[in-house]
Amino acid sequence: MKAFQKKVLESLLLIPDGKVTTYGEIAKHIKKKKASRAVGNALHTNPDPIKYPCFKVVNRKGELAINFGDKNGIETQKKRLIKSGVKVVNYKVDLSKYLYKYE
DNA sequence: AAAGTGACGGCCG
DNA sequence: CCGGCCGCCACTT
Repeated sequence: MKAFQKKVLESLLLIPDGKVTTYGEIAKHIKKKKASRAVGNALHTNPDPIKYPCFKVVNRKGELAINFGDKNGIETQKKRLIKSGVKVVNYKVDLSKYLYKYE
């Protein structure tokens, strides 16, 4: 696994329950604020989606990762978010309430 | 090495 | 908030 990807995955573990984060926030966290796209790639090639809560990552608009894989994937993702305490409406979350920043 | 691709973001309207 | 346009980064071809 590439070092870059590892940083991204490690960042996922820092996200508390009831919160979500964006690709951009993660990118900033690893000192590469313009690598939001690369972050998406890292999650896409996530070696273990069970261990790493990639479902807590949404884009700037608050949408879930629709291209998670198959259609059932997003449903599962939505459920897990709700179970984590994040309200999901129309496959989107309220970033003003649930966005976690790596302060 | 160069060009293409994509779980994206900021800016403008 | 949504869509269009462009710029970024890592990875693949």
